[in-house]
Amino acid sequence: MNTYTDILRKHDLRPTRQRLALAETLFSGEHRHATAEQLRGEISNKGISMSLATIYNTLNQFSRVGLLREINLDDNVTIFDTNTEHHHHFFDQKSSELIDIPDHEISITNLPKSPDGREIERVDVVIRLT
Amino acid sequence: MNTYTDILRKHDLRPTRQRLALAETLFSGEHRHATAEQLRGEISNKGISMSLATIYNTLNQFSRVGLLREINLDDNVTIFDTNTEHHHHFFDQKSSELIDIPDHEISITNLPKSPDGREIERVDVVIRLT
DNA sequence: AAATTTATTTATAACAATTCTAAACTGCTT
DNA sequence: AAGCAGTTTAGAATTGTTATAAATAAATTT
Repeated sequence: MNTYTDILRKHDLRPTRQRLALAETLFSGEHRHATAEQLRGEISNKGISMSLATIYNTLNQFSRVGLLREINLDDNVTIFDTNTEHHHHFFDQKSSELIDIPDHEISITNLPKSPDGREIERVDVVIRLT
Repeated sequence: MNTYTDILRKHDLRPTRQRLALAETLFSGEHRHATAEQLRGEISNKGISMSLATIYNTLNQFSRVGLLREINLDDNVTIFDTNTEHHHHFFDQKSSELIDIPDHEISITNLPKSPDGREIERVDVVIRLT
């Protein structure tokens, strides 16, 4: 039943009211993209009090343990993505909307050799829409 | 001779000392990537005085007229790229170094259809190095 | 279940990158 | 040279995010 508690415990994070609220907000539906400010609004609407500092702390912790992935695009605002699998994005530059593209829907051929034989961690594709 | 003056005039920008200094700093060598702060340092080293506000103003103007392209990556810092042709990047996450990859060195197959038939402006690939 | 330890949260300050503002200045046109 | 529009400037303001240090809550020990 208490799934989020388990998930948090698994990552050595105490299941506090705040962390549970954020986990519930982020993970109870479909995959989603959100900024710290957006999440603050949603959580506050639920009647739960959670300071912005804690939201940032928690988002960073979630990212660190692999529950979230951070994305930075034009706005110099960090977007947190609940989809941590390797995938790509459409980015609507008008609305700033992000849409996931599963990894297998794009194939890149002719990947150039990385300089100095440095190791490739991953390849990110952003398709910009007008 | 006075090439930068001409380029600026062509874009309805008066060739002021400051704009010429920045143009010269950015465009006299190979293509390059730089932040506002980096450019401030370089220009100040040349003995030219130019306020940070003007550097930002000018970089934004240059971007607007297509002399520069803006890039945002992990650091929430804007990087200005003198290469405005369509191309991609290696990004060394340790050093924050950016390396250009010419467009033709990467081919993407199976580009997914864009949602609602929205128009694709461009496709950006970032290869992240560890 | 109280006491103690340790982790977490909070408000607030600090910080960094960038933009805004209104006054001073410069370059162009006459 | 004078006047005007465009540009630069210092400094304040804004925005997103992180640091601090005290207060609180959760886990552990008794």
